[in-house]
Amino acid sequence: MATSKCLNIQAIILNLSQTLEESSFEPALLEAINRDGIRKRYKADAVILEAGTLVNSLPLVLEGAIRVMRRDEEDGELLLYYLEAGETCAATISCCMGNQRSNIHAIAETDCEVLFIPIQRMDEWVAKYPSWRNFIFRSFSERFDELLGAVDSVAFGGLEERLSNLLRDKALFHNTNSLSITHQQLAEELHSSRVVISRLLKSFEQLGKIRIHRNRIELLNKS
DNA sequence: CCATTAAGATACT
DNA sequence: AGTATCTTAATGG
Repeated sequence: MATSKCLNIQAIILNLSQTLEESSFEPALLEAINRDGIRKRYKADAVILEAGTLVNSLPLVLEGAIRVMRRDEEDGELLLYYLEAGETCAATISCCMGNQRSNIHAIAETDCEVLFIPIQRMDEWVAKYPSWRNFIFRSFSERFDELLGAVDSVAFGGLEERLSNLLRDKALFHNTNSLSITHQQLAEELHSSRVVISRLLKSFEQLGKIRIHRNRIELLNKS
């Protein structure tokens, strides 16, 4: 069974680099990824990376979605951005470069599969393979842009917009319009409070955007 | 049944 | 928008 997994990975990575449209990875790089990458599976809601951990490898999402959160001392959490298949984590790249402990934590949003590239390899490849360097830089800048988006939606107080974006994203990642989530959980991800989220959800419901059930929010197809 | 907990309501900041 | 408090409703023993 281990062998079939190994054969499989080449196909997955190939597929991945094709979906990345621009110059796909060189065959030599694909081989290297195949050889040195460590694949792991996670169930939904599993903790993938705890804050404070020393990071020694770069995660590359093969399948599923991961949410990257920032935790404030004791009380608060805040969603920074999501990682989808084919993406890698900017915060981790920055940790790797400074050889620092993780300042974020990562949770599996859905069941997912992640490929970990040891940090020495990832350094090596940046020098060796243009497509890899390209991939890292591009990914870094994309994540950075998402972060800026998160920052100014927080700064400019658009909680209503943040909530509806969150619902849209979750519907996308879970591939359903029926989200099993509590108002409390939503509040935590947005670093808000349950009552406020309930109020907003109720207003969404009155606008005919959603329907509220216990432990479940149904998205109706109106933007 | 009862205990637990999600969610609604109200009022104040 | 956020907090505090109380009430109501759903769920699972």
